Amino acid sequence: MGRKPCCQKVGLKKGAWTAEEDNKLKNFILTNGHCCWRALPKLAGLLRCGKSCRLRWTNYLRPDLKRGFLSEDEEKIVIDLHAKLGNRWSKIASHLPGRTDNEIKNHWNTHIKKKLRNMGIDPLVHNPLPPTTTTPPPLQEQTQNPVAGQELLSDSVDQNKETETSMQSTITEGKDEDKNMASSSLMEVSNEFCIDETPVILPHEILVPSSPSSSYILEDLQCLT
DNA sequence: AATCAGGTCAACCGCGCGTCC
DNA sequence: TGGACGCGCGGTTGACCTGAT
Repeated sequence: MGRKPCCQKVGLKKGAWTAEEDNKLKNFILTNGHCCWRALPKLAGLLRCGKSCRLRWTNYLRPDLKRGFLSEDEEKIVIDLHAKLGNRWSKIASHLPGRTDNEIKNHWNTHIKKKLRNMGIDPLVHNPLPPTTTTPPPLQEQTQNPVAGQELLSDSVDQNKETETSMQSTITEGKDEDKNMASSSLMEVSNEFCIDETPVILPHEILVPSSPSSSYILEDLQCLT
């Protein structure tokens, strides 16, 4: 059918934002709120499309944003939630106040994935990786079929029931996810979660008390039901 | 000091979903 | 009921940074 572009591409700026643009956007939203992203750039006097403004605001300018490394607790929450929710970065981000989906996605792709692999965990399905005597088969369709991996996990599921049931039992969302027991394997190996491999977080870098995990998770999981 | 490779992250793009008419 | 529209999401890109050679 041919979708209309989200904005008139002609005459609109792209690329990195300048400090001036940041100020305009920030000031406008702080004083007027963002009623309608599509109309906002014009009202704020910006040559950007609404989408770009929304992204800039949510990922960078929002006053409640935290910057810098994710703490170890935050990382654990991310890993745990990823095991349950998959690549739903916005959902995951909603459990980490001050963090954005983009930030978490980036952090996952650049840090956590690598860390999990080093720990012998497949970051896609949170299964233990097969012994790497040869190069792993190309993707093994794991991405496409997480359930296949889940079935392999039935043993470890039982081992972790006590830990898991409180959270897992509340998940009833969606076809695949409610069956997603991949997190069980995560739990199984997460006892070995190697602190040594995580960046050292200095006390002044920790901006939030480190115990939001379970309550947030439970809240959201209840929302999912 | 220069070059290269790999890593990081802000921003863009396209699609799907929900809402409205 | 179905098309148009706006928003949000996830994947991808590309510029910049940093460390190795």
